[in-house]
Amino acid sequence: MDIDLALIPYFSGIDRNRLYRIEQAAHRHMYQAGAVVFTEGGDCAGFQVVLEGLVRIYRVNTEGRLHTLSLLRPFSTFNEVAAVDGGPNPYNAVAVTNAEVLAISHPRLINLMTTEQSLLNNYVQSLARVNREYIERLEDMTFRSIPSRLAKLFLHESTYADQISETPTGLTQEDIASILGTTREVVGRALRGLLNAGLLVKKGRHVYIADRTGLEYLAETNTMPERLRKIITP
Amino acid sequence: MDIDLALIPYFSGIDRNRLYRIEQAAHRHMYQAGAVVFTEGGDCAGFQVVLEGLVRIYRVNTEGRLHTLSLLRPFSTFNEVAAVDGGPNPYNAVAVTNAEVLAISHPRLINLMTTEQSLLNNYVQSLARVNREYIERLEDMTFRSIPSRLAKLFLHESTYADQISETPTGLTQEDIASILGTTREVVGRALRGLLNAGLLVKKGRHVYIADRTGLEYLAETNTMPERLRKIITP
DNA sequence: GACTGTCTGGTACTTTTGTTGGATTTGAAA
DNA sequence: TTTCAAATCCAACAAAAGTACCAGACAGTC
Repeated sequence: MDIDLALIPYFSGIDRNRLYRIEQAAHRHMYQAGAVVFTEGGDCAGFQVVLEGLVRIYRVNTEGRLHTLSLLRPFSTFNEVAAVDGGPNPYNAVAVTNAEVLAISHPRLINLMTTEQSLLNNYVQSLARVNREYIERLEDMTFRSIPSRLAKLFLHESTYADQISETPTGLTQEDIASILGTTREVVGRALRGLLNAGLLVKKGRHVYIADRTGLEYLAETNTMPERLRKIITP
Repeated sequence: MDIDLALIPYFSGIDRNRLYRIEQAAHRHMYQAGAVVFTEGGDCAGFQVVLEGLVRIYRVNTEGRLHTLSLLRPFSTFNEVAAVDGGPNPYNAVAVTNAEVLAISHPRLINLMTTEQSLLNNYVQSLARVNREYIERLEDMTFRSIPSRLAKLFLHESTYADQISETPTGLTQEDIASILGTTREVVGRALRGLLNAGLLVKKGRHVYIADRTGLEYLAETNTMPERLRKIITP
């Protein structure tokens, strides 16, 4: 698969010749569905870019529960932190589907940065963005209830269609649970709650947004809209 | 108060002349105890360094509960993210005690970075470190129980003395609660639990670590050491 | 069409966390 | 010392989340 590195924020504003040099420094890897890309605490795997397929990054706690930090689609980057400081990888990464991933080792990345000012500049900006996202996630985990996090997930995943848009892209309740940092049953309950309250509707196997405003209210305030209070399942 | 900027990781490896230039670009501010340094969502306040006193950075949820992201002592930096991308401040900052704070505006920081390669390099590394910390905090919030987080806080705050070391630096239960992202009463309970289990001891107004190994076990596994299981207060 | 594994729906129960309110302790100020 | 506000202790209760378990639904395969 042929891609244009310039589409990736880290490499924007870099001219063709130099981009070519960067591509030379990178390695491409194919992973079978389920294959491990790298593991938390393992030797620095360098800077990574998803070219094709889906990659899950996650952490595991001592009891074996998963927390999926993100599900990465093509052109998403990951492991930016270890790539730049050379330390151990901060999380696990596995291919969910068959996937192609581009990798630039820590030393090569550092080398490229010293000669390519734009790369360094882009990197600072991108790290800052990632940082903001983590602050946001942190607050979600400390302040938001599960139904509220679920509402936020639906809003985030859905396109901005009219009344009714599509469900989190084929995610199972198990997947959702690991994204929200909880268990399958709890997600099931929360889902039922939102359905009963009329914020979501179910058509066959899929769930759609029925009341965007209501979901937004729930996502922001952590409480059900007044008018629906009574309907919630306990 | 006179300080040596070179002691701050962001400014390490920069020679005297250039450090002087940086100091010229900075402004110093004095804050009374309780004064607001900047607010979440407000216009970018730039790069900040605590020179003297204690600064709290925190976020507030819709119900008014606080989450203290950190309590910063002299030579800690904050707002690195907004400083570099020029966006709104990601959290609130207030002076806990009278404090002196050094600030470099976003445009000036960017300007310094373009001329001073080391500063840019340091910045990338520092952002990466901050990033790792946030990932860690995120996992603490998703996976760890309150007693476990409390144990971790004690271990973190305490010096590595022999048997018994000092308590979180004069923090009230209210303070601890806002650091752990919970309420005062819950902290009180957890504290009582650790005291009853013999992991902590109380001498007068202060609480000391009595059983470092036990605390570490609790902090890591999220469960009380077997031998102490029965003693926990419900 | 039967079998299998995955996913979902739902119930009942436990544990943890959050909430409320009142009784005590404490340290600093008057 | 007295007084006051802040900090703490404690118990009882409410709500949320986690756990266990099992019955169906469904898709794919043999």
